[in-house]
Amino acid sequence: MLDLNVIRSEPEQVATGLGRRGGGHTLDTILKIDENRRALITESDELRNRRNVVSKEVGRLKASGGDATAQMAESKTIGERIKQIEGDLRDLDESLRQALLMLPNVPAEDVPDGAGAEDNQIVKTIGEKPRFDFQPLPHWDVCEKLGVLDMARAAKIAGSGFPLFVGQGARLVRALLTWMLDVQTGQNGYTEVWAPVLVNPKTMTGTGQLPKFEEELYRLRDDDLYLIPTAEVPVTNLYQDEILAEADLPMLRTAYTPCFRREAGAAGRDTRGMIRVHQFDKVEMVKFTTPEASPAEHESLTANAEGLIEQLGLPYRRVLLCAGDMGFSARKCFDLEVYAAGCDRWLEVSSCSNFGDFQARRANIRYRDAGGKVRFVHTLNGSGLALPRIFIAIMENFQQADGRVRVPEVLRPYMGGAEFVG
RNA sequence: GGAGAGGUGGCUGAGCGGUCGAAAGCAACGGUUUGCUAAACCGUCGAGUGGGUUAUUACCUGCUCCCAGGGUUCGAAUCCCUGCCUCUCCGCCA
Repeated sequence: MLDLNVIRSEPEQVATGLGRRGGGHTLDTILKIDENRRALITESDELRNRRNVVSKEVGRLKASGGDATAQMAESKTIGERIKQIEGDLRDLDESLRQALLMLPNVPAEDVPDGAGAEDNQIVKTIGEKPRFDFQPLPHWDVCEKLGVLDMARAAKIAGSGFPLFVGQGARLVRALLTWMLDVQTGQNGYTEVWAPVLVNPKTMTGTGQLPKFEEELYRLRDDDLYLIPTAEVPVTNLYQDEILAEADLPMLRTAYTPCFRREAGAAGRDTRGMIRVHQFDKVEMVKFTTPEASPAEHESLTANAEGLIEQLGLPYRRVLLCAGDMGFSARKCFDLEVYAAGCDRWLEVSSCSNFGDFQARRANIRYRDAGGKVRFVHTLNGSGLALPRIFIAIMENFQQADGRVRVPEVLRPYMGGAEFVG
């Protein structure tokens, strides 16, 4: 959510920033509602003030045995007018809130212009693409031969787009998740949390999934709950409506959760294999920082994710998203893409975002600074890392001529010492 | 799911329908004392929002907020209703 005061005081700058995203956002409605709203507030405040004065007079008169009939009548009349104005004000507040909730974040200044993925900037490319003396297979073939993935049976019990790992495949999933959590907590300073994967609408609104992206979410039929699309949602909202101490910042949290996405707008894309699925596993990093520290924390969070990819020995590149390609809540975002040799594609395995105070305003997460002033925190998050695609990259890049797949060394202790899958 | 109790400021915890944004204590912050630390003493100390002055920093003033939403009343933290959450007991259950 953007700061209404900023929208009011410098609407041109805000409009320009939003314009860089495309999509034609307008502030006119908001500014108009805001003006009406403030006029009504002034009026009702004056009425309330009068009523308070009159009511106190009633108390005084009654205490001294006087006649308060006239004052009681006036107060009652005022009360009725206040009730009318309050009704209007409630409507205005609600429409203002809804309008503000639909506005995306303003891109940071160092985010490049651009309309879509083609305008993103590749910041750096690390590692070499693997060389093969045979034709590398796509992961669906590698996995089928090894019997570690069973999409057909998953489709039978759930539907298309749900991976089912078997045997060494399931073990590799568990190894990756455990190893990543161990690195985040042991080397990178994050505190692990194990969170609910069903959350309420307020929580979904706090991080920006609602109200605009409801069709992307799975919702329960009989309860007012949604399945989370990412651990960002429960973990960021852990501190909604709280005032944190500056001494506790930055707060670093990491969590493994399954993630659930309807992929409503992506039907027909990436249908083969498990590049795009409805349920997947991910370790997420979340940070709460001061505004001053957030750019540096964004960099180190991204470096944390990169470190994991490097330790796995996978080639990857860092991409700075342009204004038109960024997610709704982000003000700056790096995507990390791993190269997968079998399908010869760069796969997004991490999205590291700085949200500024956008989510903090929605979720009302604040901190008290050294001077005692209450301010909104900055929130950040990034995957560290997202599973099916990392699994894919391992299967495709480390496949051998004999069909087996070499296990990255860091994972071997988690795989019972196995050097190969298969 | 059934029965009961309760939800007040960063925390603990008072609070007769008007004089309560709210006692007290703790914590925090500033100061005095002190070689340093501790202790003691003094002071400050919730948030949001409208308006005004000044406009970096702040100050003055109105209004709102004692879980949330309704209601009663001239007037609600205080009374009534509904919901949510927490705790205790019972039932069921991984």
